[in-house]
Amino acid sequence: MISQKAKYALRALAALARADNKRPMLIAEIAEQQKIPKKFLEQILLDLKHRGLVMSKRGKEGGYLLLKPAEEITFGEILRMIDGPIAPLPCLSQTAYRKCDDCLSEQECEIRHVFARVAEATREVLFNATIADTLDGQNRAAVVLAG
Amino acid sequence: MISQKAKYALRALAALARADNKRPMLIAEIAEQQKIPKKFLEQILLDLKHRGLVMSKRGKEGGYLLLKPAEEITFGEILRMIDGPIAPLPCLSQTAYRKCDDCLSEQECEIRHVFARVAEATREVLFNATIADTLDGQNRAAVVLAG
DNA sequence: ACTAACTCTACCTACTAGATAGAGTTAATT
DNA sequence: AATTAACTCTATCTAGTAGGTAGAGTTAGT
Repeated sequence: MISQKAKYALRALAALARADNKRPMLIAEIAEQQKIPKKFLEQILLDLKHRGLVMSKRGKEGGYLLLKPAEEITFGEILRMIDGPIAPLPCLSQTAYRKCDDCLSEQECEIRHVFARVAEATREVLFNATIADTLDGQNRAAVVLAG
Repeated sequence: MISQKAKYALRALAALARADNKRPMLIAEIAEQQKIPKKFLEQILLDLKHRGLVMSKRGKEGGYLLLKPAEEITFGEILRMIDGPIAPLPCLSQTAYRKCDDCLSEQECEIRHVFARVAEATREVLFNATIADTLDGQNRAAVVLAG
Protein backbone atom coordinates (compact mmCIF):
# COMPACT_ATOMS: atom_id res chain seq x y z
CA MET A 1 0.00 0.00 0.00
CA ILE A 2 1.16 3.50 -0.74
CA SER A 3 1.05 6.00 2.10
CA GLN A 4 -1.74 8.42 2.66
CA LYS A 5 0.81 11.17 2.16
CA ALA A 6 1.75 9.99 -1.31
CA LYS A 7 -1.90 9.77 -2.24
CA TYR A 8 -2.39 13.35 -1.08
CA ALA A 9 0.64 14.53 -3.02
CA LEU A 10 -0.57 12.96 -6.24
CA ARG A 11 -4.04 14.35 -5.82
CA ALA A 12 -2.72 17.81 -4.97
CA LEU A 13 -0.61 17.79 -8.11
CA ALA A 14 -3.62 16.63 -10.07
CA ALA A 15 -5.59 19.56 -8.68
CA LEU A 16 -2.84 21.98 -9.66
CA ALA A 17 -2.66 20.49 -13.13
CA ARG A 18 -6.36 20.95 -13.56
CA ALA A 19 -6.26 24.54 -12.35
CA ASP A 20 -5.73 27.66 -14.34
CA ASN A 21 -1.99 27.96 -14.28
CA LYS A 22 -2.03 31.75 -14.43
CA ARG A 23 -3.31 32.25 -10.93
CA PRO A 24 -1.82 30.46 -7.94
CA MET A 25 -4.04 28.01 -6.10
CA LEU A 26 -4.41 28.30 -2.33
CA ILE A 27 -3.44 25.49 -0.01
CA ALA A 28 -6.89 25.90 1.49
CA GLU A 29 -8.55 25.48 -1.90
CA ILE A 30 -6.66 22.32 -2.70
CA ALA A 31 -7.29 20.99 0.79
CA GLU A 32 -10.99 21.52 0.53
CA GLN A 33 -11.35 20.28 -3.00
CA GLN A 34 -9.42 17.10 -2.29
CA LYS A 35 -10.45 16.60 1.33
CA ILE A 36 -6.90 16.76 2.61
CA PRO A 37 -6.12 18.06 6.13
CA LYS A 38 -4.84 21.55 5.48
CA LYS A 39 -1.86 21.61 7.83
CA PHE A 40 -0.72 18.28 6.54
CA LEU A 41 -1.03 19.45 2.98
CA GLU A 42 1.13 22.47 3.82
CA GLN A 43 3.99 20.15 4.64
CA ILE A 44 3.49 18.11 1.54
CA LEU A 45 3.44 21.10 -0.79
CA LEU A 46 6.43 22.62 0.91
CA ASP A 47 8.27 19.41 0.33
CA LEU A 48 7.24 19.33 -3.33
CA LYS A 49 8.45 22.89 -3.61
CA HIS A 50 11.86 22.10 -2.17
CA ARG A 51 12.13 19.35 -4.72
CA GLY A 52 11.37 21.71 -7.56
CA LEU A 53 8.00 20.42 -8.70
CA VAL A 54 5.91 23.41 -7.70
CA MET A 55 6.52 27.04 -6.87
CA SER A 56 4.76 29.24 -4.38
CA LYS A 57 3.97 32.84 -3.86
CA ARG A 58 3.48 34.31 -0.43
CA GLY A 59 1.20 37.00 0.83
CA LYS A 60 -2.02 38.16 -0.71
CA GLU A 61 -2.78 36.62 -4.09
CA GLY A 62 -0.33 33.92 -3.14
CA GLY A 63 -0.61 30.18 -3.56
CA TYR A 64 0.91 27.33 -5.47
CA LEU A 65 1.65 26.70 -9.13
CA LEU A 66 2.88 23.68 -11.02
CA LEU A 67 6.43 24.25 -12.18
CA LYS A 68 6.64 21.49 -14.77
CA PRO A 69 4.10 20.38 -17.35
CA ALA A 70 1.82 17.67 -15.98
CA GLU A 71 3.01 15.25 -18.66
CA GLU A 72 6.51 15.44 -17.30
CA ILE A 73 5.69 14.49 -13.73
CA THR A 74 5.54 10.74 -13.35
CA PHE A 75 3.79 8.78 -10.64
CA GLY A 76 7.05 6.95 -10.08
CA GLU A 77 9.06 10.00 -9.19
CA ILE A 78 6.44 11.26 -6.73
CA LEU A 79 6.09 7.90 -5.04
CA ARG A 80 9.81 7.58 -4.78
CA MET A 81 10.08 11.02 -3.19
CA ILE A 82 7.38 10.47 -0.63
CA ASP A 83 7.40 6.77 0.12
CA GLY A 84 10.94 5.85 -0.82
CA PRO A 85 12.14 3.05 -3.08
CA ILE A 86 9.81 1.42 -5.58
CA ALA A 87 11.55 -1.93 -5.34
CA PRO A 88 10.13 -4.56 -3.00
CA LEU A 89 13.59 -5.50 -1.71
CA PRO A 90 16.44 -3.17 -0.70
CA CYS A 91 18.82 -5.12 -2.91
CA LEU A 92 16.66 -4.29 -5.93
CA SER A 93 16.39 -0.56 -5.41
CA GLN A 94 17.81 1.69 -8.10
CA THR A 95 17.99 4.76 -5.92
CA ALA A 96 18.66 3.29 -2.48
CA TYR A 97 20.43 0.02 -3.07
CA ARG A 98 21.35 -1.82 0.08
CA LYS A 99 22.54 -5.36 0.53
CA CYS A 100 20.16 -7.51 2.54
CA ASP A 101 21.75 -8.23 5.91
CA ASP A 102 20.65 -11.81 6.02
CA CYS A 103 21.23 -12.77 2.43
CA LEU A 104 24.45 -14.59 1.68
CA SER A 105 24.66 -14.09 -2.05
CA GLU A 106 22.43 -12.12 -4.36
CA GLN A 107 23.03 -14.58 -7.15
CA GLU A 108 21.73 -17.41 -5.00
CA CYS A 109 19.00 -15.54 -3.16
CA GLU A 110 15.93 -17.72 -3.43
CA ILE A 111 13.44 -14.94 -3.80
CA ARG A 112 15.31 -12.16 -5.53
CA HIS A 113 14.55 -13.25 -9.08
CA VAL A 114 10.84 -13.16 -8.59
CA PHE A 115 10.88 -9.76 -6.94
CA ALA A 116 13.09 -8.39 -9.66
CA ARG A 117 10.26 -9.10 -12.06
CA VAL A 118 7.80 -7.42 -9.74
CA ALA A 119 9.99 -4.34 -9.58
CA GLU A 120 10.31 -4.22 -13.33
CA ALA A 121 6.59 -4.55 -13.93
CA THR A 122 5.81 -1.89 -11.35
CA ARG A 123 8.32 0.59 -12.74
CA GLU A 124 6.98 0.04 -16.21
CA VAL A 125 3.61 1.34 -15.10
CA LEU A 126 4.68 4.01 -12.64
CA PHE A 127 7.22 5.76 -14.80
CA ASN A 128 4.95 5.82 -17.81
CA ALA A 129 2.01 7.30 -15.95
CA THR A 130 2.02 11.04 -15.40
CA ILE A 131 -0.09 13.64 -13.67
CA ALA A 132 -1.56 14.40 -17.09
CA ASP A 133 -3.16 10.97 -16.97
CA THR A 134 -5.22 12.12 -14.01
CA LEU A 135 -7.02 14.71 -16.04
CA ASP A 136 -10.24 13.82 -17.75
CA GLY A 137 -10.58 14.21 -21.51
CA GLN A 138 -11.65 17.83 -21.39
CA ASN A 139 -8.90 19.06 -19.12
CA ARG A 140 -6.25 16.96 -20.78
CA ALA A 141 -7.02 18.53 -24.15
CA ALA A 142 -6.74 22.00 -22.62
CA VAL A 143 -3.38 21.23 -21.10
CA VAL A 144 -2.03 19.78 -24.31
CA LEU A 145 -3.14 22.85 -26.27
CA ALA A 146 -1.64 25.20 -23.70
CA GLY A 147 1.61 23.26 -23.53
CA MET B 1 9.07 -2.89 0.32
CA ILE B 2 7.94 -6.23 1.63
CA SER B 3 8.40 -6.89 5.32
CA GLN B 4 11.32 -8.76 6.77
CA LYS B 5 8.81 -11.27 8.06
CA ALA B 6 7.48 -12.06 4.60
CA LYS B 7 10.99 -12.47 3.33
CA TYR B 8 11.74 -14.92 6.12
CA ALA B 9 8.55 -16.84 5.43
CA LEU B 10 9.37 -17.24 1.75
CA ARG B 11 12.91 -18.31 2.47
CA ALA B 12 11.79 -20.75 5.14
CA LEU B 13 9.36 -22.32 2.69
CA ALA B 14 12.12 -22.45 0.11
CA ALA B 15 14.30 -24.27 2.63
CA LEU B 16 11.56 -26.78 3.35
CA ALA B 17 10.96 -27.31 -0.35
CA ARG B 18 14.61 -28.05 -0.85
CA ALA B 19 14.77 -30.47 2.07
CA ASP B 20 14.14 -34.15 2.06
CA ASN B 21 10.43 -34.28 2.66
CA LYS B 22 10.57 -37.57 4.49
CA ARG B 23 12.22 -36.18 7.58
CA PRO B 24 10.99 -33.05 9.35
CA MET B 25 13.29 -30.07 9.41
CA LEU B 26 14.05 -28.35 12.70
CA ILE B 27 13.24 -24.71 13.26
CA ALA B 28 16.83 -24.35 14.39
CA GLU B 29 18.14 -25.83 11.14
CA ILE B 30 16.08 -23.50 8.99
CA ALA B 31 17.01 -20.56 11.17
CA GLU B 32 20.69 -21.26 10.88
CA GLN B 33 20.65 -22.07 7.19
CA GLN B 34 18.69 -18.93 6.34
CA LYS B 35 20.09 -16.64 9.02
CA ILE B 36 16.69 -16.01 10.57
CA PRO B 37 16.33 -15.25 14.31
CA LYS B 38 15.08 -18.53 15.73
CA LYS B 39 12.36 -17.26 18.05
CA PHE B 40 10.99 -15.06 15.33
CA LEU B 41 10.96 -17.94 12.89
CA GLU B 42 9.00 -20.00 15.41
CA GLN B 43 6.17 -17.51 15.18
CA ILE B 44 6.28 -17.43 11.43
CA LEU B 45 6.20 -21.19 11.03
CA LEU B 46 3.43 -21.51 13.58
CA ASP B 47 1.44 -19.02 11.58
CA LEU B 48 2.09 -20.92 8.35
CA LYS B 49 0.99 -24.07 10.09
CA HIS B 50 -2.29 -22.56 11.23
CA ARG B 51 -2.91 -21.55 7.68
CA GLY B 52 -2.35 -25.06 6.42
CA LEU B 53 0.85 -24.65 4.46
CA VAL B 54 3.12 -26.72 6.63
CA MET B 55 2.72 -29.35 9.31
CA SER B 56 4.77 -29.95 12.39
CA LYS B 57 5.72 -32.78 14.60
CA ARG B 58 6.59 -32.24 18.23
CA GLY B 59 9.07 -33.95 20.49
CA LYS B 60 12.16 -35.81 19.45
CA GLU B 61 12.56 -36.29 15.72
CA GLY B 62 10.09 -33.47 15.34
CA GLY B 63 10.21 -30.48 13.04
CA TYR B 64 8.41 -29.00 10.06
CA LEU B 65 7.30 -30.38 6.72
CA LEU B 66 5.78 -28.78 3.67
CA LEU B 67 2.13 -29.80 3.32
CA LYS B 68 1.57 -28.77 -0.26
CA PRO B 69 3.81 -29.25 -3.30
CA ALA B 70 6.14 -26.28 -3.78
CA GLU B 71 4.61 -25.59 -7.19
CA GLU B 72 1.27 -24.94 -5.58
CA ILE B 73 2.43 -22.29 -3.14
CA THR B 74 2.49 -18.89 -4.79
CA PHE B 75 4.45 -15.86 -3.71
CA GLY B 76 1.22 -13.91 -3.86
CA GLU B 77 -0.60 -15.99 -1.29
CA ILE B 78 2.29 -15.85 1.16
CA LEU B 79 2.71 -12.11 0.81
CA ARG B 80 -0.98 -11.58 1.25
CA MET B 81 -0.96 -13.70 4.42
CA ILE B 82 1.96 -11.96 6.00
CA ASP B 83 1.91 -8.42 4.70
CA GLY B 84 -1.72 -8.03 3.80
CA PRO B 85 -3.25 -6.77 0.55
CA ILE B 86 -1.22 -6.78 -2.65
CA ALA B 87 -3.03 -3.72 -4.02
CA PRO B 88 -1.45 -0.29 -3.54
CA LEU B 89 -4.78 1.29 -2.59
CA PRO B 90 -7.43 -0.10 -0.23
CA CYS B 91 -10.09 0.47 -2.88
CA LEU B 92 -8.24 -1.87 -5.22
CA SER B 93 -7.78 -4.79 -2.86
CA GLN B 94 -9.42 -8.07 -3.84
CA THR B 95 -9.28 -9.55 -0.37
CA ALA B 96 -9.66 -6.49 1.85
CA TYR B 97 -11.56 -3.93 -0.16
CA ARG B 98 -12.20 -0.69 1.65
CA LYS B 99 -13.44 2.59 0.31
CA CYS B 100 -10.92 5.41 0.63
CA ASP B 101 -12.16 7.81 3.31
CA ASP B 102 -11.20 10.89 1.40
CA CYS B 103 -12.19 9.85 -2.08
CA LEU B 104 -15.51 11.10 -3.33
CA SER B 105 -16.08 8.73 -6.21
CA GLU B 106 -14.07 5.79 -7.37
CA GLN B 107 -15.02 6.46 -10.94
CA GLU B 108 -13.57 9.93 -10.75
CA CYS B 109 -10.61 9.22 -8.49
CA GLU B 110 -7.65 10.87 -10.17
CA ILE B 111 -5.13 8.22 -9.30
CA ARG B 112 -7.09 5.00 -9.11
CA HIS B 113 -6.74 4.05 -12.76
CA VAL B 114 -2.99 4.11 -12.68
CA PHE B 115 -2.76 2.07 -9.51
CA ALA B 116 -5.19 -0.44 -10.88
CA ARG B 117 -2.65 -1.17 -13.57
CA VAL B 118 0.10 -1.46 -10.98
CA ALA B 119 -1.99 -3.94 -9.01
CA GLU B 120 -2.68 -6.00 -12.09
CA ALA B 121 0.94 -6.13 -13.15
CA THR B 122 2.06 -7.08 -9.66
CA ARG B 123 -0.50 -9.84 -9.29
CA GLU B 124 0.45 -11.22 -12.65
CA VAL B 125 3.96 -11.85 -11.38
CA LEU B 126 3.23 -12.82 -7.79
CA PHE B 127 0.53 -15.37 -8.44
CA ASN B 128 2.47 -17.05 -11.19
CA ALA B 129 5.63 -17.43 -9.15
CA THR B 130 5.79 -20.34 -6.74
CA ILE B 131 8.13 -21.69 -4.13
CA ALA B 132 9.28 -24.17 -6.77
CA ASP B 133 10.79 -21.23 -8.64
CA THR B 134 13.17 -20.72 -5.75
CA LEU B 135 14.82 -24.06 -6.31
CA ASP B 136 17.83 -24.32 -8.55
CA GLY B 137 17.77 -26.63 -11.54
CA GLN B 138 18.94 -29.69 -9.66
CA ASN B 139 16.49 -29.43 -6.80
CA ARG B 140 13.62 -28.46 -9.04
CA ALA B 141 14.11 -31.58 -11.13
CA ALA B 142 14.09 -33.72 -7.99
CA VAL B 143 10.89 -32.16 -6.75
CA VAL B 144 9.17 -32.61 -10.08
CA LEU B 145 10.17 -36.25 -10.21
CA ALA B 146 9.02 -36.83 -6.65
CA GLY B 147 5.75 -34.98 -7.18
C1' DA C 1 11.35 -39.87 34.03
C1' DC C 2 13.92 -37.32 30.91
C1' DT C 3 14.51 -34.36 27.34
C1' DA C 4 14.20 -32.55 22.56
C1' DA C 5 11.25 -29.96 20.19
C1' DC C 6 7.19 -27.44 19.07
C1' DT C 7 3.32 -24.02 21.22
C1' DC C 8 1.56 -20.10 23.04
C1' DT C 9 1.08 -15.61 25.25
C1' DA C 10 3.10 -11.72 26.66
C1' DC C 11 6.07 -8.22 26.27
C1' DC C 12 9.53 -4.80 24.65
C1' DT C 13 11.85 -1.11 21.95
C1' DA C 14 12.40 1.78 18.15
C1' DC C 15 10.33 3.72 14.47
C1' DT C 16 6.80 5.62 11.38
C1' DA C 17 2.43 7.42 9.76
C1' DG C 18 -0.51 10.83 10.06
C1' DA C 19 -1.43 14.45 11.77
C1' DT C 20 -1.85 19.21 14.86
C1' DA C 21 -0.03 23.66 16.97
C1' DG C 22 1.70 27.88 16.75
C1' DA C 23 5.05 31.40 16.11
C1' DG C 24 7.48 33.53 12.12
C1' DT C 25 7.93 35.75 7.51
C1' DT C 26 6.48 37.93 3.22
C1' DA C 27 3.97 40.92 0.19
C1' DA C 28 -0.15 43.28 -1.49
C1' DT C 29 -3.33 46.69 -0.15
C1' DT C 30 -5.11 50.60 2.24
C1' DA D 1 3.13 52.16 8.12
C1' DA D 2 -0.42 49.18 9.51
C1' DT D 3 -3.11 45.43 8.28
C1' DT D 4 -3.90 41.07 6.74
C1' DA D 5 -3.77 37.05 3.69
C1' DA D 6 -0.93 33.57 2.82
C1' DC D 7 3.05 30.67 2.82
C1' DT D 8 7.19 28.76 6.11
C1' DC D 9 9.17 26.28 9.53
C1' DT D 10 9.97 23.62 13.75
C1' DA D 11 8.15 21.15 17.34
C1' DT D 12 5.12 18.02 19.17
C1' DC D 13 1.65 14.36 19.68
C1' DT D 14 -0.73 9.84 19.32
C1' DA D 15 -1.59 5.36 17.67
C1' DG D 16 0.07 1.77 15.45
C1' DT D 17 3.54 -1.47 13.53
C1' DA D 18 7.89 -3.89 12.70
C1' DG D 19 10.95 -6.74 14.39
C1' DG D 20 12.30 -9.28 17.91
C1' DT D 21 12.88 -11.48 22.86
C1' DA D 22 11.37 -14.14 27.05
C1' DG D 23 9.70 -17.81 29.24
C1' DA D 24 6.39 -21.05 30.85
C1' DG D 25 3.64 -24.90 28.79
C1' DT D 26 2.88 -29.19 26.11
C1' DT D 27 3.96 -33.32 23.50
C1' DA D 28 6.26 -37.46 22.26
C1' DG D 29 10.10 -40.42 21.72
C1' DT D 30 13.71 -43.13 24.48
